Amino acid sequence: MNPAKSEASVAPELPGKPRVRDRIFETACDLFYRQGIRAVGVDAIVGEAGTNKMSFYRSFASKDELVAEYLRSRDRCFWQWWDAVVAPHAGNPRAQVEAIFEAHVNKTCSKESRGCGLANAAVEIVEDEHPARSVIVAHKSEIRRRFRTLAAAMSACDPDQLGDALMLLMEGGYLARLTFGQSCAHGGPVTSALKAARTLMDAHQR
Amino acid sequence: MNPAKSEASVAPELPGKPRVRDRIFETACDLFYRQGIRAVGVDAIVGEAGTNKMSFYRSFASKDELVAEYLRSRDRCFWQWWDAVVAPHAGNPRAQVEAIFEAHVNKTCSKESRGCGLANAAVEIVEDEHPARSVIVAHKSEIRRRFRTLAAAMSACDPDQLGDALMLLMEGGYLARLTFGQSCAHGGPVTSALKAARTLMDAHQR
DNA sequence: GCGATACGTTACCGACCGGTAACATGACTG
DNA sequence: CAGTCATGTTACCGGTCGGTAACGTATCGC
Repeated sequence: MNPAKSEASVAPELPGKPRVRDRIFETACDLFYRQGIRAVGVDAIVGEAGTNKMSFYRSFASKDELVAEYLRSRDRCFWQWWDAVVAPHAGNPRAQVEAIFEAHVNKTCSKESRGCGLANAAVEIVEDEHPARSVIVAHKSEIRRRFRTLAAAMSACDPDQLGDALMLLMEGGYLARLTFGQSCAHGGPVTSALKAARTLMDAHQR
Repeated sequence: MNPAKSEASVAPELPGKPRVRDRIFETACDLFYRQGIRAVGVDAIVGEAGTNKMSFYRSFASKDELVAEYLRSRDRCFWQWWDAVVAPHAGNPRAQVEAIFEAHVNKTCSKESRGCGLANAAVEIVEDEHPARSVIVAHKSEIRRRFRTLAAAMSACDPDQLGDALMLLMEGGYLARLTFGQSCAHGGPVTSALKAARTLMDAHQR
């Protein structure tokens, strides 16, 4: 009992960082992504996390603020994924884009995927003053910027045009995943994104 | 007073078709599209329509059923739009696709646009058994089929691939419109869709 | 006048929404 | 031992959710 006890109490992971807040946060992220933001209430979150509402509001100012933090988390996770996919092809922007699209197709067609959490939030959240909105536009603006930068690096004849087209292909895949379920995995429209990206890059590089 | 009275009572427009149901339906369509499905309650609909909840449930079996009918309406409206855009270029599939994308960019960048109501519903609705789901997949399947048919008609080297790519470009524009507001109108990513479609068709036709 | 049809009004249902007050408990630290 | 801090418990707030019951009324065609 003693070792288990010390493991849970003395040093969880970081000093001053207990477990309940993180449990609530991870549960909320999971539910928000799978069921949607509006569809998941605070009661459902704390119930699934095995705690209560008071502990929730001791850790988060409001549900809206939690939503914003959920999206910030997905944003960080996304760029972590992006950088990892791109790293092996440093110095070869064309190969980087191809790797991104290949990984994107695999990820988006996976069983657990529900598209892009930030894009989904953009659909659900209409209020301009919602704290999540700035997170969403910042995320998508950065995607656009990176695709344009990559297009310029591969000396495309019209890099901005190519970059935007690549972005549209990617975003379209997210929606296609949601409309057609996982059937997009085998010959579904999402799988065409990689070839389409190649075709576009070919045309811009000749 | 007499002419106004007769106009409202004798023959509204069609025999047996009163006005309240239509008023509720049009109000609901407007609210659903602008604010989202989950964000709009039955009370808000009947309030905006100037009626009451009982009249609502005398005309519609449930809110879910109304949502399905809202999407069916948007589906019909979409194909009406599509056919009208395509008609002037009968026999020229390439020109038809270009016309579709030009009209799509204009429509999607307009001030009132909130992207595609059916795609938004695909994001909001997670339940498989929801009566709206079948409407959504049928709509998007038909879009896919038409793009593939058009690609085949312009004798593309890989018509299915080209058709799916065109669909992804279109869907991506819907999401981009929601993430970036109306700023997508002037040099935003949505405006690149037409040129990207041209580039893809060029590559598949050489 | 008659019933039928369409619509409005009021009140209500149980469930859930986001959010809060007051209080108890347990563990770790000084 | 005392204090503090994170957590749990219970109860509650006003409001909204989708949906229903009962009843009143106005206008039809017959």
